[in-house]
Amino acid sequence: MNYWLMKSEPSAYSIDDLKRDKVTHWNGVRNYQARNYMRDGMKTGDKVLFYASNADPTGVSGIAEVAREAYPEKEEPWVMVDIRFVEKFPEVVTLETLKKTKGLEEMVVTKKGSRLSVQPVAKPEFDIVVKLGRKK
DNA sequence: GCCAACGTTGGC
DNA sequence: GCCAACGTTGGC
Repeated sequence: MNYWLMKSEPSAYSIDDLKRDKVTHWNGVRNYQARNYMRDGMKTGDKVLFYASNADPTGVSGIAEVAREAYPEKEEPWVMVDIRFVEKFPEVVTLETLKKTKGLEEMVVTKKGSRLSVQPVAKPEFDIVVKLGRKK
């Protein structure tokens, strides 16, 4: 079981959209590193932190899971996966919180200039973020 | 909306 | 293969 973080701008697709749709095609990734993680790393059932970028506030808004492993987009050489809604956090775990939480120092998303829209997350990091997200 | 940090493209 | 120009991402 692997853990991931995937970014989406809420104006384009939010956790509420995913909650409504239950499952969605995660298409439009146009970065090779991100594509490689989807193509080579993601397995059905892997858990995903759903991250709202360019938002107010920006941060992790919930959890999803991989419903279908990578398959080709119409446009070569890109691929997409299917993502299923798992839960929405009562409150967004903000980027600010992630940055100051012990144990998350190595998370890719907290590093300056990190634009990777699909990134791996270590299990301990995943667990810390989920705990923060479920806390009222 | 600004702009710094990245990634990609294309001329040479 | 270098690197300037350009396009995009994403925090603020």
